[in-house]
Amino acid sequence: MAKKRASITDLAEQLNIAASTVSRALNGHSAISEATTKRVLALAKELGYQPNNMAAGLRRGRSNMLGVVVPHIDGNFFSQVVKGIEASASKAGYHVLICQSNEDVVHERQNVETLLNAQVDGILVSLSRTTREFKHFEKVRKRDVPIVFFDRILEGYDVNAVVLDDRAGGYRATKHLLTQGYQRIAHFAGPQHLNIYKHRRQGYEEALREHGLPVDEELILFCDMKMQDGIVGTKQLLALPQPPDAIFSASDFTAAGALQVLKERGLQVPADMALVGFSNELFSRLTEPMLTSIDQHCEAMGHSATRLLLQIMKEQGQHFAPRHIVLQPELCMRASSLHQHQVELSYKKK
Amino acid sequence: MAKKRASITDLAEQLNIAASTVSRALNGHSAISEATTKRVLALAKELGYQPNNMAAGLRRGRSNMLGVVVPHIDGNFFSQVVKGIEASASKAGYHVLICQSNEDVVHERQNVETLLNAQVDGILVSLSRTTREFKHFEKVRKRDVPIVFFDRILEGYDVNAVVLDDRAGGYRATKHLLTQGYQRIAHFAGPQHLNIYKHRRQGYEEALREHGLPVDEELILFCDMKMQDGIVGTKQLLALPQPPDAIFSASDFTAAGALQVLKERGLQVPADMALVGFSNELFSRLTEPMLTSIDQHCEAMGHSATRLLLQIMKEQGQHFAPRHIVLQPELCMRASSLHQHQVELSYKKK
DNA sequence: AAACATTGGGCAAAAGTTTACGCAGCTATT
DNA sequence: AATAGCTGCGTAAACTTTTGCCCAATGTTT
Repeated sequence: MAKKRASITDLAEQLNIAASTVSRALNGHSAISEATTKRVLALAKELGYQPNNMAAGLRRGRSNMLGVVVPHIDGNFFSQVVKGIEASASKAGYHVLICQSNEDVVHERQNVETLLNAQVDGILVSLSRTTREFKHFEKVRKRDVPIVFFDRILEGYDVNAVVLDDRAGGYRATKHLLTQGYQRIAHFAGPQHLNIYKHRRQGYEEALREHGLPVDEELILFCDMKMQDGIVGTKQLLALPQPPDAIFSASDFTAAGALQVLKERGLQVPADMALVGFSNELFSRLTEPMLTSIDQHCEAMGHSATRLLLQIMKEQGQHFAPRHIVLQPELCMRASSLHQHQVELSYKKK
Repeated sequence: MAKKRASITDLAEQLNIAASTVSRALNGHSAISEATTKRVLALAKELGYQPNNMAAGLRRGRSNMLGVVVPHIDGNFFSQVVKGIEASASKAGYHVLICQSNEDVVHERQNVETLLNAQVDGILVSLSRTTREFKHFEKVRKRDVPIVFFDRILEGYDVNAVVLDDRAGGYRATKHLLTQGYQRIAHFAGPQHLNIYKHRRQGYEEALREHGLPVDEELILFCDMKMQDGIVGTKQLLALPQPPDAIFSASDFTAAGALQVLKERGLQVPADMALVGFSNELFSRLTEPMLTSIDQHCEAMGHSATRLLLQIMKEQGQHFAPRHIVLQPELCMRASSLHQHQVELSYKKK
């Protein structure tokens, strides 16, 4: 059955005018008399005319699509960022094409190729964990396709990016623990070639130094940020001659692992050991005690990155200096790091 | 700078052959001599030729894109389904266009329009919570665009769908509680116009009846499945003259709310009250005690729905009877519903 | 009255690909 | 020797929209 879609020329024929006139009337372009415009719009509505995007795209060289490459789309952080991206993009009349790199730089390269191939008008990328170089983005630059990186970036390259102030996040988390009176604070650190984990650690160290405390290498455990790593790491910390009295974990998952071990050992949180995580995962309000964490404003990051991309697309050709937007994280204090009498101070309703 | 992309005609000119020959050589289509094909491929590689998808799409009337409409893309369930969809689609050479309805039927209607407009070759939809009729999908049928619904569907319409056997899920959860010796089992039920919640309740009632127990209306609480609803509902249940000894919640969130209240009141889980949730959210392994739940195999659902859609697309024109694929949920027994000496039996590593 | 500007809209090319059709030139069959 | 069939490739149309250019008609100025 499949009714043939009405095309611009169909309208033109029925109205005895030229297709170009119809096109201009529909786009409110050049000066077309109001009478003609009205006739065109009326018939368009009657026939249920829908512009053919591919034809328009072909002609204009634009597709009205934005491409997004994320390490994976499940999980709290990226799904929320993508939510923000989709919302902003669709408001601006753009579609969103989503690819997952699966934390694999090879996939990432393919994804980028794929998106260029699909002729997206702009690209948003958060790097995979295994990405250590930038070659595969050269083509993007050569094709002059605007690109904005978010959250995970490679340092030393001048690119447009929206990132979180992870250093401030690490600093605030640690400072909070210090303010609460904890003195020997351990840190679960992630892969240091990723800006985000490096900065969280730097913020941690900065807070310690500012407080006149030494940075004890023994208390910094590098791992992959899985829950299991938190379990192993915590056992390791507890086996130290002088165990810490608090842990600042660069991920809520490792913090959850820690919590589990501590409970098993009959240790009280936060009395015997305080915990602060990072990311403000959904479950951080569901643990017992509730987990203090750093909120990343994921959705805002999606919006921000999209806005930046759209702006750069508008400026095409003018090539301003790459811009960095830095978002501020927020400390969500909860029971896992608060001394007894205090309650949850910053309750962020989602 | 923006290097002009090499087109098929550029190749043709340089090789002194017709564009059509190049096209056929690239697509390995009709009989083109091996020698010519090789020459074409060589030059294509040299010039970095990338086919122009919009032109091809325009000509063929296909876009190589699948559209997806979900209520929202954050949260455990949908982000995982989408992950599955994206993976399957990209393996088959399709891109994925994602829209969020924000649980709003008005948005949903727009999303569908938008996708038709973008000329997607097929559509995957999970209905918004506020969708109670099907009008906005008529256009899809008229245009003969294949469509597959997943998880949330409207009953009484003959459509292609991939759903979970929610009834079996509800049945197994309740049966499990009964097997564990619980006798008075309450149920947090979701909006009943949605198939998923209705079926979960039906499964619950079926298990009760099968066990010779009455269905006590007093013990079934209808709500919106937020954590807050679980908190309110549990208080209500505890205030009954004869409170239940177990709750089967149609969502992990309400179950988490329940858990919180029970702890506050000093009640033991599962000794005083057992809990079973639904969805196997990430956090269900992080609560104390760990929450028994029903896993929905979200990613598998994404794969399954995509496969079905692709198959229907292949059969275009032949119009077979609508197909329903029913996936089986899995009970993940954990401490919140197991009598003391038992441990987690089915540990599903994610 | 002639020159000019403005308005409204048509013509045709262009974007890059696919494909039905056809045409040579050759081999094989009758 | 004539017909048929195959191989390899070219021609041209088609898909739909946009846009630079042009033209006619009307209105305005000198």
